Amino acid sequence: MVTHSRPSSYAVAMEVRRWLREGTYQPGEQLPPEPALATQLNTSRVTLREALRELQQEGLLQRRHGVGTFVSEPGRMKESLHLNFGVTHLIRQMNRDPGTKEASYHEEKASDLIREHLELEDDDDTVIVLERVRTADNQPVVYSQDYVPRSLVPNGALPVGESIYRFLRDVCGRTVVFGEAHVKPGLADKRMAKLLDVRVGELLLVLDQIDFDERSQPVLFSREWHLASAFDFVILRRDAGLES
Amino acid sequence: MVTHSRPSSYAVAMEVRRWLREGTYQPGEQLPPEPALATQLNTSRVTLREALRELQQEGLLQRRHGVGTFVSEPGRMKESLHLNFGVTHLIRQMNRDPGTKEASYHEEKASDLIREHLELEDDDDTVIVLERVRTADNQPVVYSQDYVPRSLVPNGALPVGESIYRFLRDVCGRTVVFGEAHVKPGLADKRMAKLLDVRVGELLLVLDQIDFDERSQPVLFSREWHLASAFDFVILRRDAGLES
DNA sequence: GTGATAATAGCTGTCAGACAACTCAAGCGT
DNA sequence: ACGCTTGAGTTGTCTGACAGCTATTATCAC
Repeated sequence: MVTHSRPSSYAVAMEVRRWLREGTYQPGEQLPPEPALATQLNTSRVTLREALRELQQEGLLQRRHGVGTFVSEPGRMKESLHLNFGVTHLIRQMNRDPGTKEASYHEEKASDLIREHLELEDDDDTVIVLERVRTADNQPVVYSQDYVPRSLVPNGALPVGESIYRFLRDVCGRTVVFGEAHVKPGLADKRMAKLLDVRVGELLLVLDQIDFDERSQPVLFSREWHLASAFDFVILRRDAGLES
Repeated sequence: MVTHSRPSSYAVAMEVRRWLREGTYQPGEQLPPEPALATQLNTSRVTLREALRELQQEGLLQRRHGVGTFVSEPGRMKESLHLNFGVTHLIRQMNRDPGTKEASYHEEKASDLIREHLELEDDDDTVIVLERVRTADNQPVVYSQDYVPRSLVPNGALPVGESIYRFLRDVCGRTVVFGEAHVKPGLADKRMAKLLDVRVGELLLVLDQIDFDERSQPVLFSREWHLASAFDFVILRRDAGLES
């Protein structure tokens, strides 16, 4: 039996995240002491601390030894690249209305690049390609191509709906837990300009991303062209004990 | 007395990081069980687990309940943007030789943008500007502007040497612990093309970054123009309990 | 009064030992 | 050959306590 249920510290972290999202505790505010919080969340201090550490590393919280735990200031950081998955969430967090245009899918033989990234075997190199233009308040802002291994998808199933992550989880039984994104600048060519309704030569941010499930197996490769003018891409960078 | 000594879990994390860097444990390999590791590191299991969780969130380790802790595969991820500070480290981790050209500094009155980012008061809005062309194996790859509040720098001290982070720590007594970077695409104009020895219109990645010390006070604003062709910018993205 | 110094309350960090939950593989029976 | 049970090994969680840090308050010398 394979369960893959998440540890309870995960649920605790999620609950606290909800508090922060809903403003139960305001930026700059101090959280109750750990023992009280643990009681309130019906868990132990150990588990609570695991969750708090997670949120701290995500930049949502800040802890000071001997003083307390505080809610971080910038609400902006929520749209940070190191956290969020999916264009839908990105757009929604800017308080704009996400939508999809020009969605189409087809099957094809994976290219060498994609076969490598998705770790496909020679006898299993068919991928389902989903191409979409994503909109915010009906304005096109992202063009995306998603590649899912054919072998992961049950026969007849097709990626519909906003979120391909939900499709992977609910239909394919694969939950994406982390991804590796490669960022580079780009320019709109003729086709891209038409799709995104901008002029040729407009600045874009290109994201090549590989998403992995709990077993660290790649389940999705996606390439996204983001309109630079529409987003503010934030990355939280942390000291990693460089020494020297 | 203000100490700000880091918790011992920090030192433990650093030690394990060194093991990974030096290949004491290879990618894919399983680490010894936590009780053994804790003994070996002369700490408790609780503290060890804090450190492991940190490394896990950085993508260096992976843990599976009931199975073990494993070293993550891709050595590439080490040059990930969410971790590393400073161009010097970035270049060094690509096994290239970092250098500096065209370094110059001056003082100036901070612009509105910079005054806002560094949270400067009206009577304290002088900044020291450090401009540099950074090279990898003598090839120019980054042009950077660093802005440090004048009030942080002891009289007469000047930012020399490779790392401005070390200058801030050793000379100004401010240790940078995290930064917020804004990424956007850019093009080389005439001046930039000359500095970086590329043609006008070359694709660049522009990083605007604000760095904070332990007290979450901004101590450095920097703007970096990276040659897109010279780097592979990787971001590790994590599921953050989005639900819905 | 006033400024330095010491006590104190409140909090996070760390400790020890135990048990629960999970995964995988070996052994067993059918 | 197949499914089930058992067990060893590992991470996850629990309890209760104490150590260490920080900011505030109280104390004392002057």
